[in-house]
Amino acid sequence: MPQITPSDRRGTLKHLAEELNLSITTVSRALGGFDDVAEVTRRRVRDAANRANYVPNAAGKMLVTGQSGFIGLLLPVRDAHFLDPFLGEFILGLSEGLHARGKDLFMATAPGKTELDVLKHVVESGRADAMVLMRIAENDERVAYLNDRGFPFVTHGRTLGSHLRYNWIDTDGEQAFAQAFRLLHGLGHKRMALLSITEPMTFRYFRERGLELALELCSDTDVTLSTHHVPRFNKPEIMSTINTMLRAHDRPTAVIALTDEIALSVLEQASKMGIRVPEDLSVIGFDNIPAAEFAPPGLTTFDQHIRQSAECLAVVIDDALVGNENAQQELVKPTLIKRGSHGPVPT
Amino acid sequence: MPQITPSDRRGTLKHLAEELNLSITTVSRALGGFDDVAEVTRRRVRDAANRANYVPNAAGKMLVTGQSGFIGLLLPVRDAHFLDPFLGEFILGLSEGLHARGKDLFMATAPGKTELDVLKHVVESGRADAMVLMRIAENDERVAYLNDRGFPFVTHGRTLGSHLRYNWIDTDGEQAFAQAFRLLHGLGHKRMALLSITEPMTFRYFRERGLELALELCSDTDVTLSTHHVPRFNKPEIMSTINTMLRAHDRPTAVIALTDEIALSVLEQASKMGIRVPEDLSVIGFDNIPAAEFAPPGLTTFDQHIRQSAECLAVVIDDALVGNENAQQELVKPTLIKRGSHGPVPT
DNA sequence: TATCGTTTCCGAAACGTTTCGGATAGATAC
DNA sequence: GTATCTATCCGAAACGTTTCGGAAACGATA
Repeated sequence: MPQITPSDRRGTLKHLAEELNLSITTVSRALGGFDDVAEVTRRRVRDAANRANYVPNAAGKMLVTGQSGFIGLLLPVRDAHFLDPFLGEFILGLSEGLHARGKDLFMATAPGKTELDVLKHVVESGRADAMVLMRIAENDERVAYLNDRGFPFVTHGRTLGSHLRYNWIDTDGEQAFAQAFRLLHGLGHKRMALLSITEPMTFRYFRERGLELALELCSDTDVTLSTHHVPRFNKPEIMSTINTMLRAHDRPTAVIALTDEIALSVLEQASKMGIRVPEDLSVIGFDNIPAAEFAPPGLTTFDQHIRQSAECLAVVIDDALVGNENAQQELVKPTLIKRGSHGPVPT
Repeated sequence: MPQITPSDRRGTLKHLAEELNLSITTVSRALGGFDDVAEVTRRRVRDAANRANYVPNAAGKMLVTGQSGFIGLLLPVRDAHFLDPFLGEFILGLSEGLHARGKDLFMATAPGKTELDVLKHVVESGRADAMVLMRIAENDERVAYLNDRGFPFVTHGRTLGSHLRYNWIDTDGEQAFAQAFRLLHGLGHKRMALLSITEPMTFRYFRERGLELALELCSDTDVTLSTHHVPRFNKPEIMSTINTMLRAHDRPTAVIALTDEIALSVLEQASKMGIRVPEDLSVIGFDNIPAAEFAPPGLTTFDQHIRQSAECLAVVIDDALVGNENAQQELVKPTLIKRGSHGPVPT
């Protein structure tokens, strides 16, 4: 009965080699599937490895290969509340997609430090083979840094301007908002409002543009579109903006909100003011958060397929790591979810 | 094997040592803050390190210290949908808490393999210094394994039975459900129903027990409590159970649901059947998911302070890693969120 | 018999860090 | 003058893995 001290690591190549009277090299190559080791030997090694529950030490491997097997996700820290399961879904999809490709996901957070500092630290320490960035701003310093540094990365969202070529995946907000416009216009709406955000996120730009282009494209010159900007995470100010908007004598008959959270605020305010949805006012959001289903009369919105996007990110990362140099850029089409909050223009 | 990153690592102790005409040892100890290095030298080293943007290589450190600096979170994979931001909040809180203590969080997923296999792999590979487990079952093999193996871990939730002593944090569902009972009983309700789940999760046990104990404790013998069990993630079956329950001639005047998702289903079904909430029926849930606020008339429920719990987990882990041997066990009190779905018993 | 190829194995170096056990030199004590 | 102490520095080993460049044994070929 061999004594087993829990302190000393038993399962290393060295131990296996000693037990089998082989060299470390041979054990390593046997397990690695190289063809310069006899079949009989390989079987002996495999059996011993299984018996000993051998798993290669991550640090040793990492040191010599220069690859950690980890992909870092730079977590946003500023907005304290998530009304939506976005982050959870995103992480789950990404993690599973990466795991299927032999990679693991880790969270890089930045409490205290700036995101850029955290990014640099992770990159320089070699803890990640590649990085994933989300919530991309129109002019994002993190993207610029990684691009300069030549470090592999993928973003969910994209920067504005085409001078940087890098891997990104984004939801096609432009197309979605054009579709929203056509839907409302088809129902006879002439006075529309767009509730956008003040933050310089790229998705704001594309969603606004989708609406504006659709407006230009339609020959109807009677249609007017007024755009309001609200700070994304400031509920009181959002409510007050909506309030004044709905109180105007020429208030819009249809409101398109940049996000579901804002759209839900519109529903709330309308309800308070006795404005019926959709009879008096049509509302369309974007994101399809769970609350959109429960808030009466059901919010018409767009689903952006977070999970699939996240898995797609995993594929792009894997591609980049095996040496694909071309920047991959993918636009995911959101799906219109029709619920009760839109209808014909009031007469 | 081709080095993917074109960045040949320049910033190592060796490079710094060469540049400064010092030994690797001295550079290492200067940066490490040891007192056997002259102040002048330390400053020289620090300056050079800053200039070179030096960050210690994770693999090298890991190999020699035996610590990866990573804490692993074993992600559940089976339930495909999260109606709630639980996971996102949890990960965010945990990640920030750990980061503040110099640790990083990584996701261990198990698509294909069993959670236990993933756990073993992570533990044996040395990629994690400690593990975090969630969604603990009454009799959890993962807990048993880690306990046997002597590997540091903390769970969110706990197993049943007290033969294992380990670190856990849990929300006090027992106390909360007792409170829910007293609230409803105080409003005159006599016929109550509990909608529980079929899965053998420990939180089910405690929530049910809280209700039952409160029932025993109250001297009122007129109160009846009927318990129904539904599969947690099977919406159709949940709806059908609720349907028959509400259709009975002696249907309950108050329903307590194990989770908000189930409670929302009750609201939905009641609305379909023309049963008014709270006039004809009181409903109380648990979790305080965002949809609870939006579903009319607003679901009365309990908030379980996910974020704080997660940060508390980080503290416990840190404690365990610095050598605290005593098992730490913490019960977090949920907060009752009163909304519109409960009221006096109908006359 | 000498040469060549194959098959199978192995020694040793390398990755970057930490740390143990000195080593050196100058100052102090006897 | 010798011995002891302190302040400062360094060589070398160790962590566990991968891989380069052989080496040994053996049969086949010339």
